[in-house]
Amino acid sequence: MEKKSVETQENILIAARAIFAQKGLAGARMQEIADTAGINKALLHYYYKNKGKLFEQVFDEALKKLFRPMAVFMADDSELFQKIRNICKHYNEVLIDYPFIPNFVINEINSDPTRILKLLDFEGVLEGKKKTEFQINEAVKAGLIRSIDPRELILNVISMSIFPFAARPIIKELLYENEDLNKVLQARADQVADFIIQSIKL
Amino acid sequence: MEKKSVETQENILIAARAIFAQKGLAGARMQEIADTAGINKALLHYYYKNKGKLFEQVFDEALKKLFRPMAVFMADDSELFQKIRNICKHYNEVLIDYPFIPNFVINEINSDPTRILKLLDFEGVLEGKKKTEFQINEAVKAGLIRSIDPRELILNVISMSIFPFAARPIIKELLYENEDLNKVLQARADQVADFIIQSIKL
DNA sequence: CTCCATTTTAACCATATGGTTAAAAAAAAC
DNA sequence: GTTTTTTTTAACCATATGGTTAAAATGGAG
Repeated sequence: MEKKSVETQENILIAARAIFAQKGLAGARMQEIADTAGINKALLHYYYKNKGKLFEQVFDEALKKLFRPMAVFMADDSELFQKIRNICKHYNEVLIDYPFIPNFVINEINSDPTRILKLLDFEGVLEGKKKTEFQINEAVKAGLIRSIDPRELILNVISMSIFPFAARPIIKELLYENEDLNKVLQARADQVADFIIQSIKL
Repeated sequence: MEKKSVETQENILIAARAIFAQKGLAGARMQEIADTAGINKALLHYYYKNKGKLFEQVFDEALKKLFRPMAVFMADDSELFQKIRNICKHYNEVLIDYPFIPNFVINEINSDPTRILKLLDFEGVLEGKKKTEFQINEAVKAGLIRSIDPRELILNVISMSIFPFAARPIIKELLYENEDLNKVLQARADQVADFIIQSIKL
C-alpha cells in the first residue's frame, strides 16, 4: 500500500507539471492541481506542504531537462559538425516529450529573476563552455569553418532548437495551420543541424 | 488640465506594461501598478475599469509590436536576401526598444490559448505569407538558393531574431556574463542575416 | 477481523486582492 | 473667486485562495 502512496504522489507531480507549465506559479491553483490529480486539496497538502515547495520541485525538474542537453553538448568530445548534430537531436528529443518546458522556464525566470541563481550552479555547463568555444575557434583557424564568434554560433543553435517549442501555438497558427506540428518539429532536428552546418562550413 | 489626465493615463500604461510583462496577468497586482504609476488604486480604477481591460490594452499593443515586423516582411517586395536583412533589422530595432514583448506575448498566449484568436485577425500577415513562400520557392527554382521549405526558412529567421530576447536572462548568464547584452544584441541583426544567407545561398 | 496507512469530508481561518464608494482636497480653468 | 476636473483619503465589501484541522471512512495486509 506504499504503492498507492507513491502513485498518488506521482499523480500530483504529473498534474502539477501540467498546471504550472500552463498557468505559471501565480496563475496555478492548488485546487485545480488536486482536481487534475484526482484527489482533494487536503491530501495534496498532506504530501506537499505548500505551493512553493511543489512548484520548486517541478521547476527544478524542468530546469534540468532544459539544461542537460546543453551540458552534454558542452562536454561532448565529438568533431564539431557531429557535435552540432548531436545537440540538435538531443534537444529535439527532450522537447518533443516535454514541449512545455522552454516556455515554463523562460517565463518563471523572467517573473522572478532571483531564480537565475539556480542556473549558475548547474552542473558542468560553464566548464564545458570554454572547451567548446576553444573547439570552435580552432575550427576557424584550421579553415574548417568560416570566421564566427563561438557564442553567436551556440546562440543560433539553441535559438532554432528551442524557440519553435516556446512559441508553439504562434508557430502553428502562423506557418503550419493545417499540419501536425509534432511531426514537423520531429523532422526538424536534422534540418536545423544542416542549416547551421551549411552556414558555417567552408 | 486634460493634459494632466492624459499624462496620468500614460503613466498608468507605462507602469502596466512593465508590471504585466514581468509578472503576467495573474501575477500582476493593481496596487503595484498604481504605485509604479505614482498614483493610488482608486485613481487607477477611475481611468481603467478593471484589470482585464487594462491588460487587454497592454497586450494588444504588445501583439502589434511583435507582429508588425512579420507583416512588413511578408509584404516586402524586395529581393529575397535584402528582405531577410530587412526583417532581421526590423525585429532587432523593435525588440531593443521593447525587449520584454516576446516573453510577454508567448507566455500569455500559452496561459490562455483562446488569445490565439487575436493573432488570426492580425492584418496582412497571412496574405503576405503566400507571396513570400512563393518568392522563396522561385528563388530555389532559379538556382539562387539551395532547396529549402519556405516555412523552415521563415521559422529560422524569427527564431534567431526573437529567442535571444525571450530568453534574455538565461542567455546573459550562459554566454555573455561579462558583456553588455544590449550591445551584443544590437550588433546581432546583421550577423543573423548573414548567417541565414550563408546557409541558403548557392 | 484487526491494524495501519491512505484518503475523504467538511468546516474553518487568515490573508490578499480586485473593486467600490463617498467625501474631501488639490489644482487648474474660467 | 467660483466652477470643474483631477486626485487623494480611507474605509469598506465580496471573493478567491492557500493552508489547516480533526474526525470519519476506506481499503489492503497480516
